[in-house]
Amino acid sequence: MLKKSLSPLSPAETEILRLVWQLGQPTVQQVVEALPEGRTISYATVQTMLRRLEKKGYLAHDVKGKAHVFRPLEHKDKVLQSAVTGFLDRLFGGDAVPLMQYLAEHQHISAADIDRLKSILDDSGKPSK
Amino acid sequence: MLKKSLSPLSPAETEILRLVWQLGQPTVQQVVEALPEGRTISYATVQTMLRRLEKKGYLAHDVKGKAHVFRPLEHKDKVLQSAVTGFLDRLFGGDAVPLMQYLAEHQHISAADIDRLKSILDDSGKPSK
DNA sequence: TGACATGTTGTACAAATGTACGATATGATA
DNA sequence: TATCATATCGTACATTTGTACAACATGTCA
Repeated sequence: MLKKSLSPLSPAETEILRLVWQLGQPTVQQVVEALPEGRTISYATVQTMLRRLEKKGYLAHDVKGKAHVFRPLEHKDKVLQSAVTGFLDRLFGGDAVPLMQYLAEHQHISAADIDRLKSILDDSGKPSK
Repeated sequence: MLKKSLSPLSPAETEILRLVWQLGQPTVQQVVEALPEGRTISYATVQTMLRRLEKKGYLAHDVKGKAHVFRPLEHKDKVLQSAVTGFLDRLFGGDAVPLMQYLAEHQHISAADIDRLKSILDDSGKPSK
C-alpha cells in the first residue's frame, strides 16, 4: 500500500487546523468564533480553508442538521512533526537548540513550565534506565 | 519617521535568507553551494530569491567584480522574532511551552545543550538578581 | 406551510510563490 | 582584442494562497 504523504499545509490552513484540534469536532461557525482576537476573516474564508483541509486529507466531516461537523483525519503528532521539522530546517538549518534558546529567552515561561521542561530535558539527557 | 514593517517572508525566501546569515556576505554561487544535500534548485531560482529578498528590504548587495555580494540589511534577531512568533501563533496558539516540549522530546539535544538551556531557564525563572 | 436564518456550493480573482529560461553584459585569458 | 565562462536582468508561467460573494439548500418556528 502506498503511503500518500500529506500535501503541504499553507500558513492559513495551519492556523485553522490548529483550531479544529483545539475544538475537537467543530462546525464552521465554531471555528470562526474561536479565531483569536483581532484575527478577522469571514465565515466564507474559514469555510474555504476547511474545504481545502478536507481535500488535502487532513479533515473529514459529518453532517449534523444542516451543518458540517469537521474532525481531524490525520494524527496531530504527525502533522506537528512535519510542520516543526520544516520550520526548523528553513530557519535554523534543522538545529533545535538555537530555537529552544530563542524560546527560552524571549517567551514567557512560568516557573512550573520550567520544572516540567527540565524534567523532560533530564530524561532525554540520561537515556532510559 | 514611519517604521515600515517588513514584508512577510515566504518559506523559500526564509530558507535562502538563513544561508545568507550563515555565509555572511555570499555571492549567488556560494548560496547555491551551501544548499543542503538533496535540495536542488537552480542557480536562477536562488538568484530570484535573493532579488526578492532585496526588494523586500532584507538584503542589499555590493558589486564585486561582475558578481553581486549580498549582505543582510535587517537584524537577524528581528527577523527571527517575527518568524518564530508567527509560527508559534499558527501552530500552537502562541504558547511556547508545547513547542519546547515537542522539541525536547523529539529532537536530539546533547547533554551540553541541556545544561545550557537549563541555565537559561533558571535565569528567566528567577527574574534578575 | 411559508418565511427566515443559517448552511453549503460553486466560483472568482488578485497576489504571492516557486521555479527557471533566454538574452545580454562583463571580467578574465589566450 | 576576441573569446569564453560566468553574471545579471528581464521575463514568464503554472500553482497555490488568501479572501470572499452570490446562489442555492434546508432546518426551524410562528
